[in-house]
Amino acid sequence: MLPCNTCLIRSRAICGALNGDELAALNAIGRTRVLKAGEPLMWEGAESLVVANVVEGVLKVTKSLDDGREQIVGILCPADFIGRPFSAVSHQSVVALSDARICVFARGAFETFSGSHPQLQTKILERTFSELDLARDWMLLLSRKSASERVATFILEMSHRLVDHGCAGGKGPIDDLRLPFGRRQIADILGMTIETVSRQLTTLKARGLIALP
Amino acid sequence: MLPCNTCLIRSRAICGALNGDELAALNAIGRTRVLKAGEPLMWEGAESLVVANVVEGVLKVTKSLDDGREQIVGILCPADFIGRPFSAVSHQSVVALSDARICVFARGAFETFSGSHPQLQTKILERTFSELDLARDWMLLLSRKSASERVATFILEMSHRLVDHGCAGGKGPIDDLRLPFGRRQIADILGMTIETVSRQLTTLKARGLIALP
DNA sequence: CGTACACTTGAGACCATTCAAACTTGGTGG
DNA sequence: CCACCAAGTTTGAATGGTCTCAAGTGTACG
Repeated sequence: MLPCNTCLIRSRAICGALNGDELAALNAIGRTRVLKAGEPLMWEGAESLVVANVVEGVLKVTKSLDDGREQIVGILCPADFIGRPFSAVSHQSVVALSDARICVFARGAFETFSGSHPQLQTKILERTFSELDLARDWMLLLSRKSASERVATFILEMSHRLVDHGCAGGKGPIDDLRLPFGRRQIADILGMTIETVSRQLTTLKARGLIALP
Repeated sequence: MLPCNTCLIRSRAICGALNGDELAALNAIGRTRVLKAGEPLMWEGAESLVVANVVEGVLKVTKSLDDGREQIVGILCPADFIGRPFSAVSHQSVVALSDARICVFARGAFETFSGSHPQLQTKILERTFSELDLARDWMLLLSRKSASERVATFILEMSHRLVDHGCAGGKGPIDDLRLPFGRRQIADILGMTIETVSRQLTTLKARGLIALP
């Protein structure tokens, strides 16, 4: 039996565009892979060999400067699409933040498959447009918002993204939000230092707006 | 005769994926429009009515905060694609920086057309991935680079983009680069103030690395 | 009990911003 | 031709927010 039949994120992922037969064909060129928290999947500058779907867990997409300065340019949740079709090299690294499970496909085989399945292409296109919107929202945050605005935006944004996708333990979006990020990751997402993140969180706590463990 | 037949950017634009008949069909649902420098094409938050191709000129894509802080999140050159299919509202504004000429299509009609022309979808997908890469590169700049690094990156990047596309008057990429940006725009692209941009350019001039008019 | 690691807190330095003024530039009309 | 103005740009001094560096606190785990 096709593993896709029991896949919880199928309807939201790009696979949702495919019928039973097509799904079987796609499945034939892919395989499941499990990642431990911290484990890398692709490296910035390395050959772009695979694309994938996130089934479970959270991953980060990062870009770095030669001297080590790093920025998280994307967060991948279940049902999100990983990778860069039509490009020989990957321009970013992808690393698991929590334990994760993904469906990987060889890039070449996937490109061929998607080339003959327009509905799939359309789904990928929609997703890519959404990612672009997210990236541009983030550009505005990175360039123009103050430290406190960044942290506030971060908390709001993450409670939407993660709670919706069920990858942030906790019952209500406001009552208890458990994120798979340490201070280092938050800092890399918001373009600040861990000290500044910590200070802002402390300030929010002091003002009674949030509680910390 | 189809205007497309004499279009200089056809091969690089998404239209390059279409043959003569298809081109005629696409042309039937579109029309040419001329924009003066400074003239807006779409507004952030307004209904997303049209998509378009840039034929000539340079446009900016911007996002703003309620209090007026603004960030340029994209620069559109000839052959670039404008607009956001599959979304009822536009999440950004588009304004002409120089006099420009574009091919506009009603969004709905264009979506229908592209839905039945997979090669066109593929072209749009490739373009959107490229835009995403650019946006993410810029995120790294906005979050981690210093003022002087930003200005240097800007000059290099623009000499690639604009000279290649022939929209920056001047003969050589290094000898004479005429950009359609004032200090205000540069500041909005780099996430800085006009004063800082000016100071950095003055410093570069003092070090003999660039000359200014 | 002690070490390791992540997080918090503090003091000082620095870079970019802010506010203000002087300086170009191009266009207009006397 | 020159005076004048508006808009854009450059320059200066002071301010302030974030970073840097350093020490402290807490918590998990052997």
